[in-house]
Amino acid sequence: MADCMVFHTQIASIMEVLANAAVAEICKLVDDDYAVFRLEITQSQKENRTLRRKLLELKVARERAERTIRERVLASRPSSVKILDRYRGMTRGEGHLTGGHRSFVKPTGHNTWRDDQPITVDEGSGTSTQHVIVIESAEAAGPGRSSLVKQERSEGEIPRHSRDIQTGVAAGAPPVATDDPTIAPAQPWTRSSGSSGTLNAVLKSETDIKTLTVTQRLLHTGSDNRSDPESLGLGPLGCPPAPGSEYLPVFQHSQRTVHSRGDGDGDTLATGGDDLSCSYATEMDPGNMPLGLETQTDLSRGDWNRYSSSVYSEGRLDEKREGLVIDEVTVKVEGDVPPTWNADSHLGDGHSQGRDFLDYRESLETNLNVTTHSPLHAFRDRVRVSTSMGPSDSHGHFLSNRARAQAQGGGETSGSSKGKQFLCMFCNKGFSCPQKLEIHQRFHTGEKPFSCTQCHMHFAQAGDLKRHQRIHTGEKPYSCTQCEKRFSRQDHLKMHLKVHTGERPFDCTHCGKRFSESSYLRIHQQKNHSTL
DNA sequence: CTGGGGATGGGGCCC
DNA sequence: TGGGCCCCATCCCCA
Repeated sequence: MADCMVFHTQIASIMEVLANAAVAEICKLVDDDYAVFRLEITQSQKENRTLRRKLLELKVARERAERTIRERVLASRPSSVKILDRYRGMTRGEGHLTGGHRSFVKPTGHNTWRDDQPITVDEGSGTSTQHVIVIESAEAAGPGRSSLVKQERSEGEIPRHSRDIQTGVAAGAPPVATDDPTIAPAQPWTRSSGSSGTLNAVLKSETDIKTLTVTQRLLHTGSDNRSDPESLGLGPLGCPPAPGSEYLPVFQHSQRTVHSRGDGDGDTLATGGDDLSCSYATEMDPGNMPLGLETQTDLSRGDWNRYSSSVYSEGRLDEKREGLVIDEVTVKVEGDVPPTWNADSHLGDGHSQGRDFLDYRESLETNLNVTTHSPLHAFRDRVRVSTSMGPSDSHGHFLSNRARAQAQGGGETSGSSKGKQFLCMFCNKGFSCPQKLEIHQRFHTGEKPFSCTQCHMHFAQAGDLKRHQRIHTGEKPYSCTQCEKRFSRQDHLKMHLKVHTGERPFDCTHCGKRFSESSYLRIHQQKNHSTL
């Protein structure tokens, strides 16, 4: 018995020793792996920094090359383009620009930029001077005309042309195109609005065009994700990003800045400041959305216009500048697909919608007089024509009276009442909350994030989808008390009740005939009194 | 047979 | 979210 106890004790001690040895071994392995991992991370960060430096060098070299090309082309440049170089008034406290090249449209109504102010922004290794060049054609140079603003930036040096502009140009000054070698000829970079009749010269460098192309491609491929109200990057307020493709990354960067837990040390993994995927993974997580709430006090307090201004002109941008395009991709790809999302069908429909939207955006870029001369009609017609096959498309009745009035500027007066601080950037109609604005703007953008799972229909509003799904379910909750007829919609029941009541409230003013529906009256008048 | 009108059903949009 | 209105398309009836 005693031998047995001793034996057990020895076994226990041996087991303990073995266990300790195993634990020590495991700990050693973990420590080793951790050290290796840390080493790899450090190396990766170093490589990352090296690549960024190379990228910056390439950018600078590219700008220099562009500048050289412009100077050469400018020598033979026609003098019909009026150039106004305006410096964007932005102090350091207002923010920093992000990205190597970014072009965007600044609505004329948001022109709060100041002239004669060079912008020097500290960006870590060096300084960069940003300047804004407003190119207007001579025909479109009048007040209130739209103009496309190109923002240029060169890093690591103050460009020569910047100094030139600084000394020679003020707002509204006469054309100085011939003096400025940096201004490219209007021809290669000009897009004019074909439909609006307003000739707006648009200056875009090749880099800008590439940026725009990438962004447009992202809108094409990612517009569906973008249209998802949850993954739109709407933020906790549901406030939509500016539908302008070029502005999206700006807004997102702004958000990302806030979500960064660190102080902006982009190379530190722990801060997440420069770790785009980490940052966006957090950002796109609905559970973490309240983080954004803290950060969007501007939006919660102000209206869309103010927000837009902050994006367009105040430059509330991220300091981090590398990997902008990657950033966009990250956002759009990682967005959660909504439950009702029908990816394949959206790839078709949403794509065309995105195209229409882009067309519209392009039109908007070159004709910003949307308030008084909205291209909405054309846009809406394109959308409807693309989806509707009815012969009545030729009638031009796509817009309801209300919508038509809003599209033609009525929305400004009817909608932007007191308390409606969120203004539609397309028709200037005001809304009391960003969610309503978001829904409304789908009318302009053609976004239809709500998809029917049983057919390929898409809807801009959840209620429309729900109403539509009664077609599939056969649900008819509204029954006529007179004839037991059942309807899926209450308004149809209401219409049906006129059969029993004989109510015909719509009279033809020409022949006195009465109709139960306004549309009957309208059709009647079209058929019988069309010459009147 | 044809065209006008009624009835119904569906989508768009706003409140 | 639901109600309500508008518009349109389609089918049917009837003169």
